[in-house]
Amino acid sequence: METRELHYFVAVAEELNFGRAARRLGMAQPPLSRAIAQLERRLGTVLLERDSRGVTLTGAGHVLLREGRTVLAAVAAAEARTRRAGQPPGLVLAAKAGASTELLAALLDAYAAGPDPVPVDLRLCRFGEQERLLREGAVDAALLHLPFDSTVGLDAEELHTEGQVALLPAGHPLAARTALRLAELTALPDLPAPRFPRRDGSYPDGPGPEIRDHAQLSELVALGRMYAVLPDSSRTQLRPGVIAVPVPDARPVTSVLAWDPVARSRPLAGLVRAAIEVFGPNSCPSPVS
Amino acid sequence: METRELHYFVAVAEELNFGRAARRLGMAQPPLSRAIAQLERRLGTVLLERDSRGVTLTGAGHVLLREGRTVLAAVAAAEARTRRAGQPPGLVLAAKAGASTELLAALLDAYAAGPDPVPVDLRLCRFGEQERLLREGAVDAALLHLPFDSTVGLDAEELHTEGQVALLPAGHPLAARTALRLAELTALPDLPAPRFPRRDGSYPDGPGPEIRDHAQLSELVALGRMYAVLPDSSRTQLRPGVIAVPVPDARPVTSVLAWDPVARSRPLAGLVRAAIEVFGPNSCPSPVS
DNA sequence: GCCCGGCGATACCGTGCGGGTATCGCCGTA
DNA sequence: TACGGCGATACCCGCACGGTATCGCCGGGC
Repeated sequence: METRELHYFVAVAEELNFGRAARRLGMAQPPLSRAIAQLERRLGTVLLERDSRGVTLTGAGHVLLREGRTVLAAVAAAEARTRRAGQPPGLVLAAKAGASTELLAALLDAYAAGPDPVPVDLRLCRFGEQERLLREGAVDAALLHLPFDSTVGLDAEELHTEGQVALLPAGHPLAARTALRLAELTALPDLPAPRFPRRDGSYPDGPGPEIRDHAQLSELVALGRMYAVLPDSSRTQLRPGVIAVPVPDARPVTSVLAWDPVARSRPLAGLVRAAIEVFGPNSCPSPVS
Repeated sequence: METRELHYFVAVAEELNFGRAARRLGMAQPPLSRAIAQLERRLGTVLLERDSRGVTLTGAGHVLLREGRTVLAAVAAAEARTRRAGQPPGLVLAAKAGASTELLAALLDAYAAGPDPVPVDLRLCRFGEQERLLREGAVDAALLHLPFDSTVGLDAEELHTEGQVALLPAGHPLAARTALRLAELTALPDLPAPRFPRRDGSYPDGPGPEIRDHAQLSELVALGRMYAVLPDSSRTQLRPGVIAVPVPDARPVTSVLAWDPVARSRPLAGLVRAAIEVFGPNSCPSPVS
């Protein structure tokens, strides 16, 4: 099975329409039909049920769609990692823009002070983007925040766990409180919750605004368009007009340094060592399920 | 990057010789040289350092070798799983031949008694083979034994933990004891330890015989050619001439039902449910590191 | 010192396959 | 009944992949 064939199949399986898939792939429809037919012949399995008004997946087709996506992701990651391994040495670290700034600074300082450090390139991301970059092999490591990000299939080192605070516009009645419960926030009729991107980048439905990054988030809170619940450490960068109120019953947030278990390298090992030195050895080999 | 190119590169990187790699791939050397050169051009990275008497890997080459192997394994698994998904439904379960027989029977009975069971094909394996079959996608699930097998990158459900016994030929001086320490066994001058296959199928060096399966193992013990340390449950199938003596300080062995986290299917979910019902919910999402 | 053998690279050639266009057969619908 | 959209088929072309022959380089043995 060639990756080209997998690309073709995934496109057709996602579009459920040969014509659209062919356009998306930048090719004509007939060779695509032939390629899929040949793939089915080689696998000895029908992948698609065709009828004159479209295509549906068979059981085997569902399996190959799922497996094929992971294979293509692995191929892309292999390419990216190889390409970067050929460049002058240097680590690329992904982090949410505007989050865990002190923690990041401490980590980078410790690494730079360690034995033979290499330059670290910081890649500041929109919400949820770091995890994708890490899985794609575009970065060597990422600063993730549990339980928002997932470390499934990654190795990770716990750095820090903290409670959460609610961010409210300064004038809001609840902004004067010394503590809040989550239920009080979700019950607010005037302030919706922000909508954070899902794993695939899409947004859930709902009344609140779609959030891409930290700057946009605090601006929307200041404008009275929503509330937000964020880790304690975000208090250090509150913009005027936004008040932080502790929310003791919100799930604590753990910052972890995550990396691909397959992608070991000497500089990466140094970064992990620095993380352990600074934040203590709370290694958290992440569950797969 | 096409899987064909990856196959080529892995072959060359493993052989460190274009001619041998070409022979292994069943092709001539010149097109192989060209294909690798083209791969390097496309990746924009030198993968191999050539000189007139062979080839060495660059840093990027090492990375691509590691990543490429995992990609090729994933591709092979995807093919196998898709092919099997196209066959009439049925689960394939891999288990060490002659190990955990009662446990296996209990699991299969419980599954067959559950809601809409499908036929279960039992694939009895040589030592260490189940894990490979599972990772290759040739089976849906496997009965593994920790700490001998590894569940890294797999999902697993703990079924049962037990101590170990030493198997000794009937006439041996230690066979009369009621318990043994590991050190007493390894110190034996007359009986070597068996050599079990490593993860890649090769065998470590040493004096003992190379072990492939359970039958061969107990025969060799009966013949006085070695001792062995096995889980308690192997006592139920002792052949005449073999005595089992508890070894309290041997690491306990845990039998787990393992499956690929990516390969979810309804029948597999049923099997896992049956395992949880029979053996209690000791789910052990396995560490990745 | 020379020659030989083994290495990877290069030159050149044929062909099979991947991709193109044109068209068909089928079906739902206006 | 005619049309439009679907996937399949027919046919053609070009190129990239694989083959053979050969080169340039180097190290070792006689």
